[in-house]
Amino acid sequence: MFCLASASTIDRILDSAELLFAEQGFHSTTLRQITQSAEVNLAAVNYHFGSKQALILAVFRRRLDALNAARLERLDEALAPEEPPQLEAVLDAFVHPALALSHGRDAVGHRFMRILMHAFADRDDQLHRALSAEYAHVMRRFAAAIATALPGVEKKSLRRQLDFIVGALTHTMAECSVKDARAVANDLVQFAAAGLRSAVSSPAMDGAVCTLEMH
Amino acid sequence: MFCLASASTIDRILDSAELLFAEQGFHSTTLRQITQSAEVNLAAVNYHFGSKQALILAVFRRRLDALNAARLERLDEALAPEEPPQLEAVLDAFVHPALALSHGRDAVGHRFMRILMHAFADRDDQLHRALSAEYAHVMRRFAAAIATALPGVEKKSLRRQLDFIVGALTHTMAECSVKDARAVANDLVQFAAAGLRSAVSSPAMDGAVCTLEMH
DNA sequence: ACCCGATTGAAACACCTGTTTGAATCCTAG
DNA sequence: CTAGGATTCAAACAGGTGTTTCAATCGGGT
Repeated sequence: MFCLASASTIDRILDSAELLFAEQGFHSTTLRQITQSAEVNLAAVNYHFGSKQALILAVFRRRLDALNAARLERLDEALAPEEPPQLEAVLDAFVHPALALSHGRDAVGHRFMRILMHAFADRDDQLHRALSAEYAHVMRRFAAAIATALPGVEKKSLRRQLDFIVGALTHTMAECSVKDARAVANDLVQFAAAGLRSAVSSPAMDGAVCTLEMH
Repeated sequence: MFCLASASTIDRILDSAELLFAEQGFHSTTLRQITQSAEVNLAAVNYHFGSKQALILAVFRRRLDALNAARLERLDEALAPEEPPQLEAVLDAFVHPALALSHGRDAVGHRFMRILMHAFADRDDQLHRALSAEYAHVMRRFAAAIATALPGVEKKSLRRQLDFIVGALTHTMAECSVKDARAVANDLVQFAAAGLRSAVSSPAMDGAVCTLEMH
């Protein structure tokens, strides 16, 4: 049967791996660093997870599932009271759950944003599949919510602007100090809301938004 | 004296390294992959650059210098005619030179954005020093230019929003297909301009921009 | 023509990587 | 209490890493 006493070993490995992956990336982090930091035997990783790649996916999924579940939950809250929802409330539902991962005194949210950044940068196919499999559904729901909050926005343009928000979120949350994280999230919501509104207020300008073109 | 015939070897190494670094990151790319792709001997890297780390910095600086020089040049053009400058023109000067790196048919700009992404994600101290040493000056100049184009914006808030723009730029330009790059840049300029303007239009709201707070 | 520094080449270096093995230990179900 | 599967442990494995070495080759200056 499953012995829950061993969960201690598994969790120690996951925690240590998460910390080291966030700081050094996946490839630069060795199993010996992880097992030493977790105070478990080197073979424990391959015994409990099968391979280093499987450990990476496990570390990744543990937080991403929780993050996206929290996002959808807050999105439902934002969508419930009014129709159409307020744009800032929708963006809040996307941005702020990244902070909520940090329960207690440790900055799990901050760490996971660093890991997300590594995942985006790496060209690891398995990781990208896991990422988009989990993200695609969430992105679609948020795109739909924004589309109702902001009628008239183009689909392709909206998708692109969501990428702007994801990029800005991961970049700044991974870099900023932990105590600034909430202020960063608040600023980003305002920034993104204004950016999104600007696309719908000036219709029929697609592809020629700037007066300056390159030589 | 310097024999220019050897520049062929050095450039072949730099080109191959740049391509592989962009695709796989720094640590995952081996010297044997690089030298095999460049069709030079394995020892050539350590002979011409001293170490793999020095090669990484060389690949990095070659483009970053050109990128930031092009940015400052375009910024001067935007600042010359009018005082205060138009906000979109300033943002254009920051965003569009990333595309201009791609001369000819190959997408150097796109590749370098991927490398930038890896550099941001990695916690390589030397790389970060090189990055901020080169970027700090440029960022200061753009922050000043935006401040004159948008009087009343707070310094701390502006710095944060510049990080949003950098994050959105690297994330989307590294991910998007090459032919979409220009459209992405145009959209980003509009998006960022609106975001920046929103911070100054509603003063005295710092730290409480969202009505929704976490639990 | 020769010589000598600059460059290339093939091989080896010492070290580190993820993974596997098989015995020792733990822990619980019967 | 004991049998047996789950878990830990130390050690080794095969392969890959960046780097070094030293002989071979190149190429221009006196």
